[in-house]
Amino acid sequence: MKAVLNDLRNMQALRGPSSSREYKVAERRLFRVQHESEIGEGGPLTVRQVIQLLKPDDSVGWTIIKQRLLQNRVDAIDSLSKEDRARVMFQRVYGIGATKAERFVQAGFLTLEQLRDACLERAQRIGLEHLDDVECLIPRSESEQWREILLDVFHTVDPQLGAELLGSFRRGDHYSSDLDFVLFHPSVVDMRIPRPSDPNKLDANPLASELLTAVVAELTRRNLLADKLLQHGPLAVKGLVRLPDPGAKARRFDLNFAPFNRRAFYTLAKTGDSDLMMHMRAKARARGWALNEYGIGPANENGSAWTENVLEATDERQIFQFLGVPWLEPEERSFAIYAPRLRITRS
DNA sequence: AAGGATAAGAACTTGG
DNA sequence: CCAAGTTCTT
DNA sequence: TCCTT
Ligand SMILES: [Mn+2]
Ligand SMILES: [Mn+2]
Repeated sequence: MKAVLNDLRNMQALRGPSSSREYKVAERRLFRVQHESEIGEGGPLTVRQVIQLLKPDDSVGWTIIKQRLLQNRVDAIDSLSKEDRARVMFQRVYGIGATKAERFVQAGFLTLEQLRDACLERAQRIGLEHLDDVECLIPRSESEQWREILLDVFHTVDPQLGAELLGSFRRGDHYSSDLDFVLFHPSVVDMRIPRPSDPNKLDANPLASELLTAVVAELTRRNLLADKLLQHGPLAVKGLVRLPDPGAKARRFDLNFAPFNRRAFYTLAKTGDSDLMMHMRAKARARGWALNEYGIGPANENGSAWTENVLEATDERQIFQFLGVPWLEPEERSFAIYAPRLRITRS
């Protein structure tokens, strides 16, 4: 099972974001088996369990299992040259994409072991260090723990600081790859504010930045961070947290600050899934609008809706209605459910 | 009739 | 400082 | 399947 999950992760890296959806689905369905055997439930893995988890329509999942079990070989991966295999492996490390993977291969690195000796950026070093932990999916029960902990952290920093856990957690998935927190504060209404000395330049809202920094300080004080941060900007933070339990895994988390009066747009954007966001934004664009996490408005030359919002949405439903997309509950926002309903055909 | 649809933004690195 | 390129996020 | 060429 470990080998099969590894194959599915390699296939995701190999195929890229556009055509790896089915491999991701299969990984999420099968991860449950490994997780339950790790925590001592479920006993030995049976064919019946796999048949229950993997639906008949999951052809790519079945193909990988068949090849790995019967031949101990997956054609798409094992037929690659050692250089191509290295490119695929390297892209599984946080901070290494196609370009930088290629650069490392050109520099002569062929395995993750060798990559440890390469000159890595800070985030890449952290990504390599915690690769195994980060690839493990987060069971919903642990996400719920983190929601309690982080909401308390935010409240400690400022009682007016509100937050929600979005992404796959809000979509109701049983397992998540990371924890997507969105933060909001009644005094943070605009994310970009004109600079007093030069009103043409926009600076990030200083209160949002201060609150975000204070949250990081509180996470540090409580010893919840598993490593240095991957990113720390004025509006967004990416990093790794770990529960104080022995054997706990490092988990990827994101903090994103949302403008208080645009929470409906922000909630929609960060709930996803990403395919649905692309679809809705494409639909907006086809109608001459530009939709992003801050609103919807006439597209400027930059293609952004920053200038002015034309829909004062207080609820996600208003955005669906505006675009003529049938309403989807958060739990319905996965490609397999809405694709037939919205008549999207995409390989 | 055939054929193409598929977004937008934050943060970092590097080079001037 | 600024712009381009890269990566990551839904 | 739907809109554009
Ligand atoms: Mn997520
Ligand atoms: Mn995330």
